[in-house]
Amino acid sequence: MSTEGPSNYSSSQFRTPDGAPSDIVIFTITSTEKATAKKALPTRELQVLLIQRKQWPFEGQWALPGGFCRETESMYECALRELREEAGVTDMHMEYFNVYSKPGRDPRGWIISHAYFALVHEHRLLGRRADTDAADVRLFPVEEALRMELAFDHAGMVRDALEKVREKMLTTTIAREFLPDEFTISELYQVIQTVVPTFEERNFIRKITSTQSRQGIIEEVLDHAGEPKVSNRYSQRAAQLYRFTEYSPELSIYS
Amino acid sequence: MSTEGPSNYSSSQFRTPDGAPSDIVIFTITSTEKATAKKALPTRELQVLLIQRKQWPFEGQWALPGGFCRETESMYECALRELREEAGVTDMHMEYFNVYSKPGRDPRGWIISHAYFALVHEHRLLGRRADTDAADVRLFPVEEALRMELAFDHAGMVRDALEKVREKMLTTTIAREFLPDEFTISELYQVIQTVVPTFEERNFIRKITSTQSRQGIIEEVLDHAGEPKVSNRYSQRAAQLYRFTEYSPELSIYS
DNA sequence: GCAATAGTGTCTCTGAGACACTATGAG
DNA sequence: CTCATAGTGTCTCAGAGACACTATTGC
Repeated sequence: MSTEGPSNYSSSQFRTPDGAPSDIVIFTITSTEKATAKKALPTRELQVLLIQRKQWPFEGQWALPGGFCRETESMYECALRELREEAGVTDMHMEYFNVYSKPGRDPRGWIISHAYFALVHEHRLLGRRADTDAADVRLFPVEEALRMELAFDHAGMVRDALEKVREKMLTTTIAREFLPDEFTISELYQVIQTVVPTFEERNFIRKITSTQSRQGIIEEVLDHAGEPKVSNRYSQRAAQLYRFTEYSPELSIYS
Repeated sequence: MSTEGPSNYSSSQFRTPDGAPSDIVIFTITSTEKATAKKALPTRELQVLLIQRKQWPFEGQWALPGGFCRETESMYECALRELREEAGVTDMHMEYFNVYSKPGRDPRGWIISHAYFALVHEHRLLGRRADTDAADVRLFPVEEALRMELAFDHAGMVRDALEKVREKMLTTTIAREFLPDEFTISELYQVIQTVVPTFEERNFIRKITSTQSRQGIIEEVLDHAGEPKVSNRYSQRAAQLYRFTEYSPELSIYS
């Protein structure tokens, strides 16, 4: 297998892995309009995309999308490819978060899996889910997915991914991945709460808009005339629109 | 290689990786007493442990300690074993931080490396470094290591590990890994600054000891009589000793 | 006294947190 | 007039940040 070099190189005398796949935990937030005729904020729910396996092992069970890495690609490229092939998604936020290598985790042999999480805007998923039959690939509410018996050690991956995404939701600006470019404060607040149910800030609008130390995370959107741009999609009283800036604050427990 | 299952399982028709090693970036902080006869804080420096390679590839060049994973162990166990075998270190803080899988990164073949960083107290390293000849395993100041041409893509690993450790130094209580159980505020401040040179807080002692929102990270040490325990190791005026608690604050950019 | 570390006093101004209040406009 | 969303007014008290000041004690 070695491409070149002295013959005394000896790694080939040991057993080598039978595969190095990537598995991707794809999160999206679905919005459903409330039944009332009046303008109102939608109900949002955090969902995970799962695929029903068609072959051994774990045939018929739900699992994360993913697949084996090729020698010509990096692990990140592999995850991107699987995301495109299995879920039809491109151009999303994707991050590596852990390796799963416990002996015996895969009945097919010695297989070391690399787990990514991806955050996809609902519209991007909806577009493609019409293409294929939705019978074997579905969105599940996270709470439901956490209770399911998934293939391999995928249940642990979903749990770990969720923990990581919750942490990142509060410490970085990944909330932007679930929002349109221009959004209202209520939408942002809703998205944060959808991912982190325990999040509660009564004076949220003041902290995010007027606190000096946080200034710069988001900024007001102005229209072509230079006037503040507002939206009345969710309410009678029009709400100011904001967008994320490039700035991301550095947090510290010591300052 | 598959241990069981139907023969139509087909992963073996693809090429499999030639190895899945772990590499460990071992950080320590060295303390050297100042030359002045008077009591003073030591000079501290962040160091990285490197090993000089004895065989192809990159023979003679400096590299990170590490080695191939076995089928009977998890990647974390592999890193622990390499740490013990190559650097003689046990019982340290170790964290996984990234996978390196770019095709061609290792001339021996298709080798996907898993990078860990470890934080070790100086005393633990000193104990073992007397055992072996120090010619082929040495500590380098980080700044120097960053300028060296290391084997494989290890230079990138050192850079990434340092970035990660700097972030974690400010957002978690890993400073404890470089400190004795009981320490003074000055020692803590010095350790933070050694890892993150840009860190500066003029009123550090007040924030860490009297700010309500940070209360609970550290606590005063009391002696057997219940009186505050102090140390005059570094100064004429005795300083209060503190210890870390189990508490770790949750940071957020939104609250 | 000096040097080096360890702290305190005191000032200003920002901001956190609570809660009542006003604003908007379709149904 | 109601309802849901979108804000503002106003109060208190914590705490950030700056900088001068005191405390300790071997040399």
